[in-house]
Amino acid sequence: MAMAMRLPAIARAATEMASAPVGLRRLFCSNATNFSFLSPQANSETPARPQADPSTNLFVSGLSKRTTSEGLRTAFAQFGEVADAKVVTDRVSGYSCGYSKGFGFVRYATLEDSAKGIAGMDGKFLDGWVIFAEYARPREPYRPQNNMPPSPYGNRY
DNA sequence: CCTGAGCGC
Repeated sequence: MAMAMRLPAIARAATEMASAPVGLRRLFCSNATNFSFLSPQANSETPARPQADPSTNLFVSGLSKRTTSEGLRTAFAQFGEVADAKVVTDRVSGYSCGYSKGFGFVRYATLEDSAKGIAGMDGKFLDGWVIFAEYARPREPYRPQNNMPPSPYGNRY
């Protein structure tokens, strides 16, 4: 009869997990081999958190949901000339009119100002939340839709 | 949508 399918729940779970996608298995298994705390000699430049190269553009996270682009600009303008500041908003209730996603971008006029902006604002409070300021990675390339005009609103970098 | 790590249209 069907006696072979009488497996313990543990065995069935292990069988299913072995055939799961690797992205899902990483949540349960510990296949990682680069445990820096187990290999003290691997101190040489092993960035688990790759920092972006210095730029005039800053990525600011940890923002309050009530912080606006204007509030972001005002806070960072204490440490340099802010060329542009934008809080990323979700598209619930309209384009760029939704609620904040909790992070944003601040572009300074110069590299010196952006460095002072990080030093002055990283780890500080803004609207009751500890925010984190770091150099932003290059923005994902702008891909115009197939039949859309290339730049109706002007692309900023 | 008021959630809490992250990289924008």
